[in-house]
Amino acid sequence: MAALGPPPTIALLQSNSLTNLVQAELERMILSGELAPGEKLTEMALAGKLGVSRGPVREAFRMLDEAGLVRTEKNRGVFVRNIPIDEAVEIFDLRAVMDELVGRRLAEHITTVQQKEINALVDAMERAVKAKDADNYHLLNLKFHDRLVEMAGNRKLTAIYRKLIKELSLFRRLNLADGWLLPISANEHREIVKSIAAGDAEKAGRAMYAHAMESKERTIENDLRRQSRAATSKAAPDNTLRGMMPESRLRRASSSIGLRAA
Amino acid sequence: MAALGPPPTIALLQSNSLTNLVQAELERMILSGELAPGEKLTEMALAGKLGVSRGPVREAFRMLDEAGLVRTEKNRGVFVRNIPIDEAVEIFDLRAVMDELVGRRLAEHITTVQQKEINALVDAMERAVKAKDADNYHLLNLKFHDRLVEMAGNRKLTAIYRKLIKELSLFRRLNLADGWLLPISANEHREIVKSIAAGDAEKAGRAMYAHAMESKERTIENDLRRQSRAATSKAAPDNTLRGMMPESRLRRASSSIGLRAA
DNA sequence: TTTTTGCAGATTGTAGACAATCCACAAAGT
DNA sequence: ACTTTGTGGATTGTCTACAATCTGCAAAAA
Repeated sequence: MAALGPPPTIALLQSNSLTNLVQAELERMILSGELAPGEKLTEMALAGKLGVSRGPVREAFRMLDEAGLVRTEKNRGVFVRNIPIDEAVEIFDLRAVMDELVGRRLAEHITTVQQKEINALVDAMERAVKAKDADNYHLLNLKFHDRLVEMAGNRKLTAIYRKLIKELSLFRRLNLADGWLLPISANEHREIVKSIAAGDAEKAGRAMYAHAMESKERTIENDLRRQSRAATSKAAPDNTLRGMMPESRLRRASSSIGLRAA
Repeated sequence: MAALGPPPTIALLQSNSLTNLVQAELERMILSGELAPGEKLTEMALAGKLGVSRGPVREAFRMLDEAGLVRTEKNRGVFVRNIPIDEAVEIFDLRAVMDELVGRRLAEHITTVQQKEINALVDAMERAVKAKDADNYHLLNLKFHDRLVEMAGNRKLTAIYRKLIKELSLFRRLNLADGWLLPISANEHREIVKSIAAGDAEKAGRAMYAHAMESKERTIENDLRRQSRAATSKAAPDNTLRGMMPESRLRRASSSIGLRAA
């Protein structure tokens, strides 16, 4: 029996419900920034846009909510989540120990083939730095870390790591990759690869941890700088917050105390 | 303004949709074992049992799926997930580094009040050991680690840690808390508390990590022992697998190749 | 006997309808 | 002016109905 499995088109229909497709599409739109943090997602509008009914859209909402990409307020709607700096910091700390585990495991298990692949990525990143191509560098950097995690061989770790990365991408202030700090990050990558290749688990773990924490520090500094910049130029207020958190909710909440007195 | 917030009953209605209630109830039933791993969850049946329509049940399914507590097969239904030993091991490794982070942070930040609370929990566990009360010990142990994580002050870490614990509880073989290994675990707890109180971040981290890994090793050994036991007594086959993975699926999959030939 | 084929019942996937709630704005009262 | 109170339109929450798919069994074929 040559059980090749069903042909691709059939496999697609077998595994993909509308809910899954909607979920994937919404996730893509959110991660690409097409749907910005704080933006309200209206069931009917999205259902119409995607050509489905509200049911699958609602189910996709529940998945995205559980995944931390949107936030649901009862009777008010679903909003693309906005990750505050506090939470971003927490995620960085968490990612750091996960990366530490990755470093330890890789130093023990990595193959020469894998080493070549990783080295190629680091090379490509250095080329991107020289070319001052921040976008490409950012993509390669994501790929680099994602591959390292994947190679560590812990699927649960990989899944959670990716979830955290997705959430981090909702931390708006991260997007502007101020190009001048790229070379620093690139050097750290060489260090990581070297200690992994040397098979020194503890050293590789520390290198990964340190790298993640540096990344965290850079992000915080970047955020502070950005905040002060925004405070300086009050003349041109930041409009991106529009529709992000309808403060009328607070009004309603406090006024509802009236029910108690009545 | 004494903004006390809305009275409890109103707050309940404000925040709890049927979907949320169904999700919480299903989660409770799953974690309590009322719904066993592998068991099929039928929309209509559950909807009827809970007195709601299928919509909220389906939405709750999507949440539980994303949370890793159930598994969805298109056009076939939703099943309580069964965590295999491989995945349990992965979760243990992940939890170990998270606990390591907890130890480091706590050694830096813990207050005397928190130390008292933790000490009380360890005391209670030792009493449970002396009384050979495995159930209570198990509950206290969960509480102990949960409080430690919570005290570390990283909400994301806490959330993911709890998610992992929930998934681990679906690892069937874990349930039988073979009482004889309790004292060992209890001693390790004292060690952890001591190094945290000493303010030695690295030592506390290592202690937590080691403790988690010991727990992993004990679980693996326990599983091996259980497997060999099951293999010995083939006369009384294990019925708990019934309805867990309808193998007729394989039949259908291979026969679907026929479509290709046709 | 063994395998294949074709229903019949049950279950899931999706759509649409109705009820409950919210929001913005206008009108009335203080 | 400022707060309170209605009211209309829009959106979400929930339910019910219908279509698509699956499972199991029985009848037919080999």
